[in-house]
Amino acid sequence: MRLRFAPSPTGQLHVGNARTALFNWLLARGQGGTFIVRIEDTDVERSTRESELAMLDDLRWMGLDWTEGVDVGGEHGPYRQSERLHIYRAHAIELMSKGHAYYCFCSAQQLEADRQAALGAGRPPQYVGRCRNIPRDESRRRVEAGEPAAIRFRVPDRQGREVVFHDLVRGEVRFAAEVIGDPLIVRSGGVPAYNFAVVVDDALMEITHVVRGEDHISNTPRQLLLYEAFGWQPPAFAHVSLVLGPDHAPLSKRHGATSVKEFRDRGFLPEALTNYLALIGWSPGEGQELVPLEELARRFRLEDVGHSAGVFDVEKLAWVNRHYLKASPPQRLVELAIPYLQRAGWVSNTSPDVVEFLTHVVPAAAMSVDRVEQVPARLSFVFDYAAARALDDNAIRVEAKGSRTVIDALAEELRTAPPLVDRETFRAAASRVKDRTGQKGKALFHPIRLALTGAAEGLELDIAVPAIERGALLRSTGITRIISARERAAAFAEGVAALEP
RNA sequence: GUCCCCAUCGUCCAGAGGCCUAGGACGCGGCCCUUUCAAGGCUGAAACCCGGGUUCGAAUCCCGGUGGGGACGCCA
Repeated sequence: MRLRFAPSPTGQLHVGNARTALFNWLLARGQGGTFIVRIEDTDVERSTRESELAMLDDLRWMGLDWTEGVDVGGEHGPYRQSERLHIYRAHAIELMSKGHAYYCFCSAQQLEADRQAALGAGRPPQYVGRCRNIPRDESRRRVEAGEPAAIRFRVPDRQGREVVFHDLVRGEVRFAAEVIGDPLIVRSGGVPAYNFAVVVDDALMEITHVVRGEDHISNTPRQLLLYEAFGWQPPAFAHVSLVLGPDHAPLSKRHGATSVKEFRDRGFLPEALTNYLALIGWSPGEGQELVPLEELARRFRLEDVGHSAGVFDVEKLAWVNRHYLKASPPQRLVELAIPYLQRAGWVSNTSPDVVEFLTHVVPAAAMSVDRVEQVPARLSFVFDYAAARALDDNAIRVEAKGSRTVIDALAEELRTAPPLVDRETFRAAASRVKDRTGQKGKALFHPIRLALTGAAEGLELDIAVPAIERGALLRSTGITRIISARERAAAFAEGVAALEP
């Protein structure tokens, strides 16, 4: 079993295409087949090497791998269409000589006019066949005289003929040959057109299963006819439904993130994205949804893929992501969070003591966010505390009954207490504040939270306060100076005292 | 316009003629847990597009309609 993913390097890898790639990979992986990556860069204007590299990078990030393809080579190479031009040329000549193809001299303007006329008359806008019956020697003469010419495939037996194929996900699909206009196979510049290049490549690369988006379903009969003209055995086809946005329109920029890169940058985990993508149009069965990649591969079957388009649901992706975040070891979470903390300006190097410190705080924050990108916001209380701002933001809350006494007692207590570097020390200090003030529960902890973290909400104080204290003790210069609990309490109490009673 | 594909809760999926008073998940509401937010646990509301057949019996099969999507390119 040989499968391929063949993107056009004209931008970022779209999640819809990523899902197609994933399905191909899952099938190859699960069935012991070969997964091949080919680059379809015959659109010279839009294709870039940068995009190609980015797509390959995204595929690898997702955890997909291939042993044959554009950057790893293989015996069916080259795997970049722009490097296979001689192959297409030879095959175009073969079709011409067999009478399956002909030169077309129609100009772009002429074709456009034909199209408009057909549409206006309520006819399908297919090629009218103007050059179909130009005698061979005449067209040769015109080509030799330098007239620009494209090459078209001559659709055989157009009247009454049906092209039928068995789609592995949809079942039998049939098209009347007469709805197929003679497709262009080589452009006037000598560059092959999509429908031609894929057929030549899939055949020569011995692809056995073509799994691609539903948007290609109506290309299939044209391609089948091409296989027939060459005398080649066609591969099996499977057309998977498309991924839509919430409004049922194809997922696009206006819906938000659409590329793998964007989800990656926002702090989604690769295993979460692949797991979620596999859930659109398919189910691992037994009511299970959180299934890792290798297990997905074991269970994946084309016959089980749904027929209807699926709406991309970022909320559900986030839920899957939370699951994998919770399953990630602390060290990985730290590694993932560092770039975001650096961007926030709080971490400038990753010396061992910085990493050690982060290992104590990042995982706790990561347990209650959707994405790694949100970790810094969840940790801002550590790095970005200012008593004045804390007061401004919470002036009303400070006025709750008993708050001032707690805040004063806290400042007083911390003046002499040792740094609250662990949960027990913090609890002991809180307990003494409780004794001093007689406040307990919410009335006790809420003011403490305000004074020490500057916010009314956040991580458990048991974790937050030791994080602050450990950070304050840190001598490393790789991290923003962290203000100690003692300093916070003192400054906050001072600020409160200055308020009108 | 023509052709093709599709149609179960808001969304994703289960359901392959009786097991369906239609099941699970996300999201949403409520409750619980709790020193806060989140997380977590429990719980509730929420769907077989419409109309004809076939059948003792249809979410499941057939036909039509409607709706959505795709294609008809010297884009892929």
